[in-house]
Amino acid sequence: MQFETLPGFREFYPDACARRNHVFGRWRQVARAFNFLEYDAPVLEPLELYIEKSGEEIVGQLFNFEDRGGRAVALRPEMTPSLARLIGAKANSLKRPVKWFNIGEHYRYERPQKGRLRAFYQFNVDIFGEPGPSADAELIALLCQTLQSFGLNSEDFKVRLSDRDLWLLMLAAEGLDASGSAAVLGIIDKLERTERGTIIEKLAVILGDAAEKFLGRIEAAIAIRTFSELRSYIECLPLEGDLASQAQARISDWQQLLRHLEAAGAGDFVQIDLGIVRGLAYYTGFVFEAFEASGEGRALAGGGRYDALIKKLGGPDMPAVGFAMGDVTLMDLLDSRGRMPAYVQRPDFIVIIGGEAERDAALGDAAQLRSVGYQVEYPLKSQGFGKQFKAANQSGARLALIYGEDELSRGLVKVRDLASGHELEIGRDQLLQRAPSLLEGGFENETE
RNA sequence: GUGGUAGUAGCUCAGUUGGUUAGAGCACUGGUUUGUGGUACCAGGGGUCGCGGGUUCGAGUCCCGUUUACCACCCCA
Repeated sequence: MQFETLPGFREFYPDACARRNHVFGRWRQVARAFNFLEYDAPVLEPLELYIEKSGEEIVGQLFNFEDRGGRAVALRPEMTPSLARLIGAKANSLKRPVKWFNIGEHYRYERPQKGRLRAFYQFNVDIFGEPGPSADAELIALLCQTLQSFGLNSEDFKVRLSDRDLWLLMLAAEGLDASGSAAVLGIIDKLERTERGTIIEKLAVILGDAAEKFLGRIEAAIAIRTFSELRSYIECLPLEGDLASQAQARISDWQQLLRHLEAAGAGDFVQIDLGIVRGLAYYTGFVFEAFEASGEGRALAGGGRYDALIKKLGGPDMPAVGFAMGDVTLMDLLDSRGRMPAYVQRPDFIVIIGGEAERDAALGDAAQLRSVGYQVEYPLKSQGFGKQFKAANQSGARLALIYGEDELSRGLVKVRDLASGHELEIGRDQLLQRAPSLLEGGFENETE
């Protein structure tokens, strides 16, 4: 019986594992640089957790089953509900702001295609307890720095920045109520990939004859790229009373956010683009998505503010903002930009053993080097010198340690720099002490 | 869930109008070789030609189904 990997799942042979760990390493490094703390949560959760957040429809997209105890469970398709539970349970004792991150595998039962698999890794970064735009700025800056840490620059990616609060004000100014606004946001979300005629038909259901003119005003808003355009657009909205003061406050939030981003060095990457609203209704304020600079392909990362979600999932009132970055789209981009380093995993030392008589001495020295952290390889079976030297060269090791009858009889080991071919004999008892300088390549001058 | 394209060795591929026992390069293993260089020489292992059915004297090749992958749609937390 020949077994195959399940659709949409990947195997990580050592090369692929090294690539994956490179990505994880950068994610973790940047998150720590911003002083986010790493947490983790179960991979398997009650199905109800996801239904509560996303509705019954989500079940069709999950790996779910009943466990032996009759519980309906699902592999996690995202981290946010678990995180909301963790936060909710300890909200009152956590020092704010709470800045946490996670790197973990997630599972979605969807048709695999470019940039999307059924099992994938996500970098989740969230801030809780800070309602102001400085938290949004912190996260977006972290997002930009993460992508930069892979060697990507403003030619490679952009972060498109939008604001659902602002949309709600704009739609209120159009006279729409909450449900009408939600429906229109759903349409805006799909604007780029829908034909104009279809859009107008859909809008007409909500707005009747005014649909086409209304679409024109939406398009004008989406075309906004600068803060001054945005400010005058907001100031011209026909709003009164409370709504008008909300609009004023929003202008000042935008101003703060953009100033912080500029100051944090993320200014070159951020693009005002109200065309982003993000599919899910739980986002409440600023939302953003990172894309390859041409706008092609799937989003590299996406996130935004979700101030109401913790409470909805049973926690206290707790403002929140977060984003997630997937490994699949990211690695595709890094590959296409030649930014995925070809990691060669190679030992520091490779031991060459003349014969069985010399093996014990060689293994003893190898064990010492290993115990202090050097990467040391030796042949598990007896082989001729010729084969061993060939293997040593192919291994990519820095240095070969040669244990022959002659050397051992004099208490020595021969060290060979496999790159240069230089050789040197040293006392076995000096090996540990001299290992650092030998690896530094500082022994050409000592060559005999 | 819908559609398009594809599937021959671990990898990249060849395989004639349907005709003997399905090939090459790379990789792998062993040897030449118990003292030295990546690309030397020799040998070897490895395939139910994705899977199932059909047509045929005969199928890697033609037909049908199915599965997987890639790509697009739906969806995208």
